[in-house]
Amino acid sequence: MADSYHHGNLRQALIDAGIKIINENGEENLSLRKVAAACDVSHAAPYAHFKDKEELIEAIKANVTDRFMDKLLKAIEGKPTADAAIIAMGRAYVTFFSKNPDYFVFLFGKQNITAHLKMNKEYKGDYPPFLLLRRMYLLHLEENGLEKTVEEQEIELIKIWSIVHGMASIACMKGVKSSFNWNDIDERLLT
Amino acid sequence: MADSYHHGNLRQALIDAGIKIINENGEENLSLRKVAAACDVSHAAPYAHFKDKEELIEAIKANVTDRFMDKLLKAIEGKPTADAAIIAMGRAYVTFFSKNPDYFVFLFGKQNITAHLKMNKEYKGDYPPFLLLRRMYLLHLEENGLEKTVEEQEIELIKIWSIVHGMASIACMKGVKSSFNWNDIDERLLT
DNA sequence: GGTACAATCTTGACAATGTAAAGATACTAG
DNA sequence: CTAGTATCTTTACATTGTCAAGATTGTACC
Repeated sequence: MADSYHHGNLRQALIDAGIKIINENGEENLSLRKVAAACDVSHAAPYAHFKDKEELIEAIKANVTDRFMDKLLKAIEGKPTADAAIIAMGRAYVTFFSKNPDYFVFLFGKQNITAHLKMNKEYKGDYPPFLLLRRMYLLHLEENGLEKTVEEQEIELIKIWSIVHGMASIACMKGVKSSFNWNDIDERLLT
Repeated sequence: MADSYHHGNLRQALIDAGIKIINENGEENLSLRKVAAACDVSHAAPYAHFKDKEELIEAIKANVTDRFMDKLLKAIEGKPTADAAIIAMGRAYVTFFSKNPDYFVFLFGKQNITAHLKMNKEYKGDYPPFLLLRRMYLLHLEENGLEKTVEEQEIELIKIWSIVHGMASIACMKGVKSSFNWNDIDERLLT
């Protein structure tokens, strides 16, 4: 691989550079030209790998979501019951965004989680964290011998997700000063 | 008021034009120059009323938040108990953003609710919808003769707000297709 | 090996945008 | 009526996303 003209793996380099910029300078400072410059490449080079800026951003989102899923999976690892796993997952959910408010804004700021899901076929159109939650929830029903209609299940799932996602959202609000310690969620908060 | 040079009430006109653009073309199409053009004014005219684009946006946010508060206040109007008022408020909260997803993104997209609060001194640094919720919650404790520590109160308040705000957030996600009818929230969802 | 083709990257250009500086116009206090 | 202030225009510039034309490199095929 000649280092001179062809970069080698510019696509991934652009994604990494994008994440770095978001981490260090916030999303508002992410521009195609800066990402390109960070990779020592001309300002139009990204167009060989991404249709437009949106497509690069979606690729970055998919990357961040993968890291997010890693945290969630690691959190439920080895938990004895589904209940414990759900609690741990909720904790990890809020903690992840509490530590990285920029990621929350970046992932959900435009409220459009579909696009970067379509890229990862593996996800089959459903939001991975939600799929994981549903799996744990069904396990919870099984473990406790509970029977619920599909509608009841959906309502409870939405409720759990709403609490956790809402807490993450509120925790990320710069204006909300609360004595609440988001990194150590009280169990009374989770069901 | 001479119509030729001085506009008369350009400040409010810019805010109104900004809201109109967001409604019709989405937030991504809101630019200072377009707002100025919509008011038949040169592209630098807004700088006589706003320090920068951010300040105009904050003014618009304050305006939208006022409308939001109107809906919430109208929702709890005439409710017999605090419990009923809280349910009604939650419903109105989700309904408002379910009908106007663009507003949700606009208000919370950058997760910064402080700035436009500082402009409305009246709010005294707390988020108005949250203040209203707290008032209703304290009324609820009083009506039912309940005693809670401040910490317990805070946790319950955050929990209620998280559910409602989280539901609004999820309802606004374009990717989430759910059989759930956000405009007619099931009571099982609210406490 | 050499040649056509595709992938990748560069250069140059353009329009939209935020913003600053300098000046024109209208309003207002004295 | 005059000086000053608020408001608005004009001009200018840097940043940005995007496109088009061309240069460079890798690859498939003979």
